[in-house]
Amino acid sequence: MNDTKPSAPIVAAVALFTIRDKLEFLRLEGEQGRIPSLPVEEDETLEACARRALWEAAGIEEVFLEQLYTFDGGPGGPRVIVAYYALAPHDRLHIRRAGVSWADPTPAPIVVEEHRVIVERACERLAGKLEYAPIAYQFLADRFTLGELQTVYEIIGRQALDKRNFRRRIRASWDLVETHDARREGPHRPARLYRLRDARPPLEG
Amino acid sequence: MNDTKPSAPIVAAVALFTIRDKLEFLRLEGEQGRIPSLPVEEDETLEACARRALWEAAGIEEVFLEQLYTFDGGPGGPRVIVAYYALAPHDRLHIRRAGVSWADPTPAPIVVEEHRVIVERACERLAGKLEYAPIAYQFLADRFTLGELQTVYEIIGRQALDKRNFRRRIRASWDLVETHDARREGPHRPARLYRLRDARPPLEG
DNA sequence: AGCGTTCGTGTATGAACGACACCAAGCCTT
DNA sequence: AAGGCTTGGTGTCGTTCATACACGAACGCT
Repeated sequence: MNDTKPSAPIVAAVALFTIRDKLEFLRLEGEQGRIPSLPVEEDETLEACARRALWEAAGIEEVFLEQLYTFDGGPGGPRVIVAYYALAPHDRLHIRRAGVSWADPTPAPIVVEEHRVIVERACERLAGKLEYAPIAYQFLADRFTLGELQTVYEIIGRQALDKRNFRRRIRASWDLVETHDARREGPHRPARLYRLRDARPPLEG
Repeated sequence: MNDTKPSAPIVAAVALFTIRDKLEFLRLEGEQGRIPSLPVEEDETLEACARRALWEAAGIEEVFLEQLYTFDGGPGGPRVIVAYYALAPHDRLHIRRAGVSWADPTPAPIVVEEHRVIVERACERLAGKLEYAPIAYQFLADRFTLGELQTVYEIIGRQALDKRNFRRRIRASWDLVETHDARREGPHRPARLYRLRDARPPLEG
């Protein structure tokens, strides 16, 4: 499940992020803390291995996954670590294993050093790609309100945004379609639901 | 020199670019065409291996090097290919081996399929990072004229630029220092030489 | 009926961007 | 020496984009 045995030449590691209220990542409990990682099998792709790591560690499937960077393994570790990051809405994640939990990635994620750099780098990447890749939408359901979307932007970008400016900007740079129903939840006016049309696949890398 | 023997588990491959007049990359001649690549040795880092590949293929040292992406090797190939791209001014490259030459990366670089995607992806990455990372300066000497700089931007960005707007923009987004001498070359007014001050290292990845 | 909460909308000001033309400095030719 | 050719170097104006900012609407709760 978390086999970084010295002899494994290539391992894939995945930092899985979700938003519950803050940004959180999936952490394997233990005295040091790790993120899911597995040696790459003989006949599987790197991405398949990364997905398998998530599956075996937490029983999680169907997430957005993108390669992050490839690190030297260091002495006593694997030869190389191919790091991925994964994103998913929190309510679509059903953790089916024991020994995993959500943790705060900032300021210093509580995992072993070689995994810490992965988590930190993934956070930077998220913030960097937020404006030009459909990062934020990966944290939301298929249909979402503009309020939810703004919250995601604020959490990843680490700054509060003006509501009216946000909406103008977002409508200018993404192709959002306004559905005909709304979501009512709470003692206030219901919010219109939107969908992202042209989910141009983020050119990975 | 170009050992992608089936048994090698991890190889590093490097697409080296330079600008002579157009953008060009270093190609190993042969019936199919390849870029420099080598199996990673037991006790060397990925980056060291990438540099060694350039050295052994062409006797080239001291280039800007950045990781690009890690690919599955495919059947009959290595297990994974860790791809890098390298940049250098053309006049600082002294090719000391036979069987290598410069080739045009567009529209379809003449190399084997698995290396073609590396070259293409590197070109996209260059254009993408041009505005916010000191990519262009890697093609120039320590001191350069604004005309040279503009030419580099035009070649990588694949579009002509207005001279005055370019200068305004560049001076606003980079910290250029104006040296006191100029370069005269040709039947026209000499050009002032500049230097890039704050070469903030591009946060790799 | 009134309160509390989030939803939803437009305007006015300053900043950045794009289009655009001319003189300067050097070399070469006649 | 004069004129022509080539690249270097500079400023303005109009448009677009970003920022700051306030109030009524719709709903649930009491």
